[in-house]
Amino acid sequence: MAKTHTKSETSRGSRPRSTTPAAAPRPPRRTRSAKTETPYHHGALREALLQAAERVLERDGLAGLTLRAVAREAGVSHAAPTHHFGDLTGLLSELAAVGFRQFNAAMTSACDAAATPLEKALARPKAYVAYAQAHPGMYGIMFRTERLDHSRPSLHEAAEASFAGLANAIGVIRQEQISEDALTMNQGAVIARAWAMVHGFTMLLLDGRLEDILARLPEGTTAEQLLEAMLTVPVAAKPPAI
Amino acid sequence: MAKTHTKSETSRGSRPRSTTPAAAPRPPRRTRSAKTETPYHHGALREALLQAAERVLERDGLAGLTLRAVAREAGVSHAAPTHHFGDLTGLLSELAAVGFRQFNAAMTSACDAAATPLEKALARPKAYVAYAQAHPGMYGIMFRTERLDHSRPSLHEAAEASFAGLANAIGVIRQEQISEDALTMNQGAVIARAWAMVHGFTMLLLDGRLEDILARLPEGTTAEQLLEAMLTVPVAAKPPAI
DNA sequence: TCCCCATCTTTACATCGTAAAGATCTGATA
DNA sequence: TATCAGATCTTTACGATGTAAAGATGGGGA
Repeated sequence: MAKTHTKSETSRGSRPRSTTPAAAPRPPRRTRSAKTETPYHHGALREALLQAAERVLERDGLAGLTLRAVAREAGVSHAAPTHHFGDLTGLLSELAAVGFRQFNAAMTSACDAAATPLEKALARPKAYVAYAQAHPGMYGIMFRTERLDHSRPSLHEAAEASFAGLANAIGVIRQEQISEDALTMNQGAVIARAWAMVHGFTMLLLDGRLEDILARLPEGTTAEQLLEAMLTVPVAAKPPAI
Repeated sequence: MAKTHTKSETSRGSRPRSTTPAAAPRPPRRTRSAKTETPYHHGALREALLQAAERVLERDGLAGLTLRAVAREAGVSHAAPTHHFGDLTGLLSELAAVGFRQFNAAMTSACDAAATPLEKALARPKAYVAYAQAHPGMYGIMFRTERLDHSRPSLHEAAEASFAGLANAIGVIRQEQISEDALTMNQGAVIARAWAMVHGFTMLLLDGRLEDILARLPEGTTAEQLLEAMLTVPVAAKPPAI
């Protein structure tokens, strides 16, 4: 699927530094008469670039996700993305917005599919972790990158929706209305705890830092089982909720 | 303090591409007779580079922490670090090890200073977050970088000590012995929860993602207060520990 | 029909990581 | 003590990246 990148860019005109200019006859490239050639105007380059970025991210990871790699994957010049996203921060931010939308959709549908209250309470964090495991690169873009511009409307909106979904889920579980503009200390603490717990678990899991714990647990314990235990095991009797 | 970097590197020999070679007479630079000049052999370059890296990190953040910047800060050629650390991953890994040692020391001394059991239980997570807030760059190196080589003994050891300290603290709180090589599901869940909670809280805090919550809490609530509430507030009555 | 401007390409440049070769010093050995 | 192998540091070089600026192209309104 469009894996024909790397075809040029590096081999074509990488170093025309000291060649005599106008030396190569250079065929009248891309005459519109040759219909098979891509037209000069892509038409939907922005979306194509975002999809290309997603492919590059899945294939080569965060380190491989560069502006030029995305342009190659999309089959355009390396400077084309600039016009649509400004700079790398712009591209990453828009890609993160895409990720947040996927992320929110996954959690919403998981919650909808749950039946019992217990399932419903666990469905969201499970879907959270499952998404991150299925799309570690995307999760990295969303939560690990420092080059994000949260003032971009699309990103701000999608990330906000994610938080709203969390707060709402907490409200449902606690069977109370959670106001939009004011929280009690108790509510804030519970929301922060839920988010921090699941986010922290996910980061540690993706970084392989839970391997130690998993290896010491009963044979064959999965990360999901550990997550569920973490969420359901009661806190110790005496001391605080640690 | 050694802020005289950027003095050359870019202006000196950046583009000698097509200049006639051996054009500049080039004075016999660095004769050993001039005692004030730094000797050819630095003597303790490795440690100097690590300290320089720490300064660069605090000054310019994670994005500014490059091999060449560290070399400039230390006043050596840009390729000097290679000999001591191999590559960027090596430098980052050793720096992360330094960070883990600082980190562990901060938590240990905070625990030692605590008196009551409640204080003791809260001292560790508070010191955890406090360190991250005081040294966000270092915390980023330790937990946010993907270019870390955990097989390096110094890093592995320091990170291991951090985990051992956590497990030990949990054992003290629960007043039970935590085995080195086997965990019950309950123990694993509690340890994972503690770590995930504090780590997740820290990441969200450093990323500014708790601003929303903090702004909605009673006027003037600090992150530390939210952390304490998060750790001490009881879980909801009916559903699981969310 | 013509021209403005959005879109895309070319070209250029500073910076980065890394490799390889040269320069310099240290310390062990004879 | 003289020497020399190896450790340490510098120079030089190269490919890759992000970004700026100028040129090419074509769509759509005047």
